[in-house]
Amino acid sequence: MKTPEPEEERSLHMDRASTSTVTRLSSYLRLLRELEAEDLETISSKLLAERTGVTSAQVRKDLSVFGNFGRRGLGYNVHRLRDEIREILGLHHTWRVGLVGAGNLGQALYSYEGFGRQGFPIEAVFDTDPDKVGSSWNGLEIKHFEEFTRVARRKPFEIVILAVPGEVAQEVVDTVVAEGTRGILNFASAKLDVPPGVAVREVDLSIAMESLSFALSR
Amino acid sequence: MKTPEPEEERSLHMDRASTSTVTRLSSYLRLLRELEAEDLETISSKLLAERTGVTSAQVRKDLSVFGNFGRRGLGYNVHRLRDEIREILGLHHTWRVGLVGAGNLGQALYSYEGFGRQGFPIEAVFDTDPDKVGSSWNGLEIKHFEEFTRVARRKPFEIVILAVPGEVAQEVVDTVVAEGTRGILNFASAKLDVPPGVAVREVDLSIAMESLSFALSR
DNA sequence: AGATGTGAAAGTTTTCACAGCC
DNA sequence: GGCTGTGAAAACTTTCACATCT
Repeated sequence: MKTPEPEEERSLHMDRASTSTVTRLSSYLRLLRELEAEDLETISSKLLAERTGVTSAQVRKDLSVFGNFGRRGLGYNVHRLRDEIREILGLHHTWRVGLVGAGNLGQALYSYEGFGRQGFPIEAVFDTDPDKVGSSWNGLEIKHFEEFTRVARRKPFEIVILAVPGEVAQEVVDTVVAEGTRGILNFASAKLDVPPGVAVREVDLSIAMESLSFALSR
Repeated sequence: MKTPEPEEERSLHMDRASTSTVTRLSSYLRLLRELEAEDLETISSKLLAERTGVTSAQVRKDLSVFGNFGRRGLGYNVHRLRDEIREILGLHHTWRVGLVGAGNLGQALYSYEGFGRQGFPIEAVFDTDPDKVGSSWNGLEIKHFEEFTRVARRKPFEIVILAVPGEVAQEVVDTVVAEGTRGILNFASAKLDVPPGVAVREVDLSIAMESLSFALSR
């Protein structure tokens, strides 16, 4: 007979976290950072909800998946909750991020400072275009994608940002997954096959525009 | 006594279209374009499903929201289905698109050719930074955002791509909505309030990265 | 009184499974 | 035999409403 360990309990909870819940945690976190900058001590689910555009029950359900962070009658402690969500999202860990694809979009993503500011600095850039390979962005040399394996073997890229044409996306994915990448942010317009345990998030600008077009057509 | 008009019937159907359905329609469309280039005549929901990563029942349900496009025993005609989906998504219409924000991300989005290729060419760029206003990208002069109203009054921007800092996002939205914009592609990390009838699609890169971080932490 | 945490209800989306047409 | 279109079932997500704690 085995007493359930805390870890097991927690994983049980984790399974209840849907993608939507995780997305909302990110937006709660953003708000909490603002509130902390304003030196606010506590916040209610009601206010959290209003400021992020959801219902208060939703906020409470989302948080209750991971623990009991609030105090009845009082609300949530801003600092504590910020910390808990950072922990849940794995933001204490620093992830090693590589960018594959140094075209217009890749360059844009690289020069966009958001990734670094949010704790995901791009540590290496790869491409296959001989005109690009060897040149530098901000002192970071663009490497040939053939070198990915060598570089990753020294220290794997846990996350790869994929900004290559759709036709070569799968090929790149197979290589990076073989070298230990377990998270892919996919800007390519292509369905990716990945083994279990590898997470893919799609950022598809044409789908977003077409969805707007649909809404505007009604 | 009134006979229901075709338009009414169709709107009834349309209401059943969730965001997920519309998103999937976009990915079916992408595949259909490829198949058409390969001169394939018909396709089954089964194959459509396999190649886009969903189930065949899902494909059939999604399409059945808008009509009966298939033939039992045969499948769907590739050309016809492509055309129907284009029509459903409003892609025969050309939308006038403006970009607000000429920072790193804005520049990236502008130089990314995807928008133009997919039928959403950016027709004007606005910013408030005096260092940027007046300079040109590809022969297109960056205008001061104060001019937005004047330019839009001549011909409204139906869609605005928002690539400004979160702090000013709401202010920009209020202005563009007042000038007739009904679709917003939001890259700013901020919750936007818009009146009913205005569609917003979020592209939030930090949320996407945090969601990967969460997945990798398990 | 004020606000959380949570079962139960309601709503939504996906899958099943099969009648009906080719 | 093959494949669509679709009600019904299952799965999932959100909202309600209230017991419980401060």
